[in-house]
Amino acid sequence: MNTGQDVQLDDLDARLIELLAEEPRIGVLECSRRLGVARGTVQARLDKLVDRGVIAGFGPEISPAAIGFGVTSFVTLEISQRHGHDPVTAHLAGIPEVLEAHTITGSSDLLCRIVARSNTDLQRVIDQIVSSEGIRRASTIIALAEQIPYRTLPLVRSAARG
Amino acid sequence: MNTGQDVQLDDLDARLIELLAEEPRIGVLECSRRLGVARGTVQARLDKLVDRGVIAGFGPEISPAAIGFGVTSFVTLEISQRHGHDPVTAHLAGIPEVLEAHTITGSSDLLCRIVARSNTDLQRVIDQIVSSEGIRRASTIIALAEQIPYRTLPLVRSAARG
DNA sequence: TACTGAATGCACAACCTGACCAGCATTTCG
DNA sequence: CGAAATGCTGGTCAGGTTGTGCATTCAGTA
Repeated sequence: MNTGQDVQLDDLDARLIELLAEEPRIGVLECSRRLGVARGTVQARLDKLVDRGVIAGFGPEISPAAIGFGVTSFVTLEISQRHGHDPVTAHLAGIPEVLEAHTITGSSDLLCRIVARSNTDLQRVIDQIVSSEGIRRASTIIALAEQIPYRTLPLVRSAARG
Repeated sequence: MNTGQDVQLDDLDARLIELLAEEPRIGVLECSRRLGVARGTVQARLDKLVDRGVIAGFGPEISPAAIGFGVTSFVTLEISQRHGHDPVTAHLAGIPEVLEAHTITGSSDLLCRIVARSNTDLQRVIDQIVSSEGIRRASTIIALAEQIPYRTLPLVRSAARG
């Protein structure tokens, strides 16, 4: 994958991404028909988007809620400076319910998104998280409802316009 | 899509999801070869997973960083109770840089993930966010590094084992 | 025992993919 | 200005894949 800063999306790129986002199962040929361009063009554009890293992949999007993990929560962690982030990150990586983790600015050091089967189950997961040596303090926030589900299309559109 | 609580994943489901996550471009036929089962079986399982909502889709995953939005930040918002969430959510939905938003427990009301082209650009986005009537206060946290990128495979594996 | 759901193996036509190619317009640059 | 590079078009080709239907087997269950 090219890591260069070739960050220009044009209108066709944006429409292609949109089309794929809306109907992922359609192939290159169908895309070319819908977009009104030659198949080779779609193929070339797609290859380039993947190559530039704009499209990171086409993996299946799993819904944690659908497999029983209906509770989402954000946990901020304070790390004992003595040991650094790495052991804590490794510990977190070993917990399946930790879906992502970022180091952050502010009074805490790490922000992670975790899921659980229920509020009771959430306690179990948090206990597991704080069982790491390096964690001094954890602060839990529960996500009540998803007002805006994760999306990138509007961003793509605005990037293509600019 | 079936919304029932048919949340049982067996080993084959998990291996299928894993396989698709690792090599998304392979087809049903190739999956059946790799998993050592009949093609119809893979097809049926896949259909069921999609139907149950376990697999939400196969859309292209866009990397905001690759299209120039290299700064990620989490913003918590306090909402003026008088107006409620809805106008604020609508306002946020109109800002492309807002990738997701959740209502949350705790002293704030909304947590959203936003991206920007730079720290300077982040200011512009935040200004845009707080320009809404209903927002009383915004608190911004910048994500410095992604320690654990968003993932669901470990969860799938653990769900299948349990 | 009979029924049901699930997996298998097989076959078919229709379709799509990746790989080519020549032609043409636009842009870049010596 | 002319040459080279680039990108899009429209076409061909062989081979693989998909969607579908069907008969069969097997395990669990009423």
